[in-house]
Amino acid sequence: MVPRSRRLGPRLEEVAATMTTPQQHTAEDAGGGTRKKRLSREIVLEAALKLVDEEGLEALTMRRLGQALDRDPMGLYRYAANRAALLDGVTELVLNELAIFGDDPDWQGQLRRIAHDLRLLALRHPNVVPLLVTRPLSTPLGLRPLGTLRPLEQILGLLIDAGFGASDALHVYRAYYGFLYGHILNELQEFIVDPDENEALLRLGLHRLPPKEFPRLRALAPALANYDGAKELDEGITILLTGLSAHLSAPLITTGEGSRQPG
Amino acid sequence: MVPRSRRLGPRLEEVAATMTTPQQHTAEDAGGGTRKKRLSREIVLEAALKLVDEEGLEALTMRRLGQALDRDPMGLYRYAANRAALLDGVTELVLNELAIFGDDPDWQGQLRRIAHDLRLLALRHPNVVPLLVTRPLSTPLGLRPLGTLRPLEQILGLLIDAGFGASDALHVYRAYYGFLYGHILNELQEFIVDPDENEALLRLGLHRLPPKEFPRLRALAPALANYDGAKELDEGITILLTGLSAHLSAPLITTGEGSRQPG
DNA sequence: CCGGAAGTGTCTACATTGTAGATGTTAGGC
DNA sequence: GCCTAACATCTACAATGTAGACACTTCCGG
Repeated sequence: MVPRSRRLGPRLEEVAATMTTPQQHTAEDAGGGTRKKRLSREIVLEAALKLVDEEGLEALTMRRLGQALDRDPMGLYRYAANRAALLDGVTELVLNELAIFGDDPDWQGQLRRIAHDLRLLALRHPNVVPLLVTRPLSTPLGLRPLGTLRPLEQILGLLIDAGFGASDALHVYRAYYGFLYGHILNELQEFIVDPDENEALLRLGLHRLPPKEFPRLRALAPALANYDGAKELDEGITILLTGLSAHLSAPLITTGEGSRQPG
Repeated sequence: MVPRSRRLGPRLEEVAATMTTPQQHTAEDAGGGTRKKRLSREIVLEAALKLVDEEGLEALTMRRLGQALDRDPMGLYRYAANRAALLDGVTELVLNELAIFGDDPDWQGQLRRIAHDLRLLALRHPNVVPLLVTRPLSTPLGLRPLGTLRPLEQILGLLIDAGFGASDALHVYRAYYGFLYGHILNELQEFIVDPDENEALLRLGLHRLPPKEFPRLRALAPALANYDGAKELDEGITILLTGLSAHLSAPLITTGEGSRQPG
């Protein structure tokens, strides 16, 4: 079974020719007689992502990652210059899961869909979100990994194709992505624990607050407990688009109602 | 993580063994001649904040902070249980700089002002922003430092006083704060370097992008260079408020199930 | 066939981190 | 005076990122 075409770069066929044991087990158990497969940047990054997903950001150490790949930690430096680069690689990998199609004339629908996709992406990799929002802060825009910039470019394309001027497109993008990131942060802040124990723990926590100082917050406990992220996001996007339409003389559809409900 | 500032001699132990004299009053005593003032949590946190502001997040180590305060690093654990608590304390300290007045009937104006205040706060402490957005992700809402929750409570109060229902206030808060945080992240991402070299560096960086893959981004270099954060934020808030007002006439959050009454 | 060369993997070493635990030092009440 | 408790400092240790040396694999030109 060959699950992935790994384009290692040069001379793939020779590698395949000399390789006697393709042995493509996902390197889970380091125990038995599994042959060591050839590493690649992708494999390393995927292992790193898996580690982060399962055990959190601080579990991603070189030693731990090396152990997960059954390799010497030092060898990883061939695929990422240092730990920071590794983190960048992980964010890039995650962002690559996001698909953006530029040819759709219904740009509002597109923005809505992308927002939900990105939200789901964040929920799928909550531990990566700090990287998503933090890493760009320490890297000037021009020097970021390409995968990080691709959504920006694609959404700009989407907007420009929809008739926006370049500069307006940038503004719309900023408002849109700003809100989107903000929402994701918001939602993840309220999420964290699984919804079951969420409520109990929330009440417990809120109960600790001094009643005189935090009356409304305490009163809102039930409302806080039933948080519907998708709906909240959808309505936020609607608000944003409505507001946009009032401020731009651009092809905007007036949504009298009919905010769709995502499955 | 540069092993840079090692200004101690090679044989540290011998030095320490021969001279058991107390610390010899290194620099940092600009206060006023008192040899060792009594510490307090506030003093420690302020020193920590100063360190972060001046040298970045990773410069805030226990040893470094102890040195800045001319104290043994271990002694700091009396004022913060561990490093994470120290970070929480710093974010709390920063958020305390934000003033919110609940009695103003012009809630839109208030929200606008607070947004600008928070923006300036972020620009004043850019290195703390990662903490601001990241720390809450690892702490359930009910267990956060009180200072962190106070803005939430106060803005809720502001909105409720303005006539919103409790649940609606929460939704408005979320949209508002989400957008606000998103904007701050956006702006800081494009900021980072000082504006002078920003443009050159930006062009340089953008020039690196493959033209076929990033045509719009490259074309937008000049627009990217003159970024006016305050204006961008203000327009964003306007858009948001416009959108909000369009949805407020109709009930803001309407679904069949009663979000009004928990039972 | 070889023998160097370049790439790849592994081991050791070191500076630096957070922090537990022991040890010294001081202040206050009897 | 002494006892207790708080406070301050020191030592120690495990874990981290990563430099540098070493070994093995694979290749290519002779």
